[in-house]
Amino acid sequence: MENAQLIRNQPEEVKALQDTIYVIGGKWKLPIINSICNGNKRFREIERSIPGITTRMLSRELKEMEMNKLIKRTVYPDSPVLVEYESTPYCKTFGNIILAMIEWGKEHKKYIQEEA
Amino acid sequence: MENAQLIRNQPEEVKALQDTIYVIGGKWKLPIINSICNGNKRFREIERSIPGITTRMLSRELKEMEMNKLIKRTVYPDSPVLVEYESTPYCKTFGNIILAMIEWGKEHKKYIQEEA
DNA sequence: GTAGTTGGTATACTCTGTGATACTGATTAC
DNA sequence: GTAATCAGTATCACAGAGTATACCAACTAC
Repeated sequence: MENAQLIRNQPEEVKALQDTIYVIGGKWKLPIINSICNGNKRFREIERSIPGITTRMLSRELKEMEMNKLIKRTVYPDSPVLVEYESTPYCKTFGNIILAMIEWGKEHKKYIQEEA
Repeated sequence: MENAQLIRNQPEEVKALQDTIYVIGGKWKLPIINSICNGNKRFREIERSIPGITTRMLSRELKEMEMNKLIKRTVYPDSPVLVEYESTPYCKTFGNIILAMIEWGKEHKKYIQEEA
């Protein structure tokens, strides 16, 4: 019925793709991961590094990502309380995806500019 | 103020990332692109290849992606009308992202299974 | 004093992405 | 006849993603 020779293990790949989309879907998770991986540690620092995000969304996403072990939150309870976020090794496995997407975004910009 | 030596061109990268998310965001665009790039051409064929998608979502996404020149729609108006979708070269530039995400999804599955 | 920073929470609201279901007209297969 | 396939469209409905805005307590700087 199908051209079996063309087809890789499609169902498995589709599922893997959908799983990934489920974990990093939405507008903010990848930018947050990227920001933290780039060295931003403090809440306001991360916030400032991502244009358009609100404290509420950042707060929510950070919580969710902490639960999913993508990031680690550390509180230093010295006189002015200090909070730091770090990426876990697991989080860093998104590196390739993020790089590929940044690359695509840059190419896309060129493409749009050439068209106009 | 900042450790300039650590930082790449962050603002530009964040924007590129956000642009990409804007274009391929949502639950279905990447699975659809992947399906078409894997050789599926007909509406029902694509539909069957993506578990969980409804005709409505597929229809909407295909339209949007056609407008964005990511895919090409061809109608062969012979006795039973035939419609075929193809990926454009531009669409194929998502290849790396999709592969990276499939890879991540597979690793993620292992990771989950080891934990449990 | 006043203004600003930090790390958030609270409340209210919008909106759109997604889902569920049914249906169409043409055609083919039994 | 009946059922099925093809390529979709039409409605309705909803959760939850995302936005806007204000606010808090503790602290620093001027």
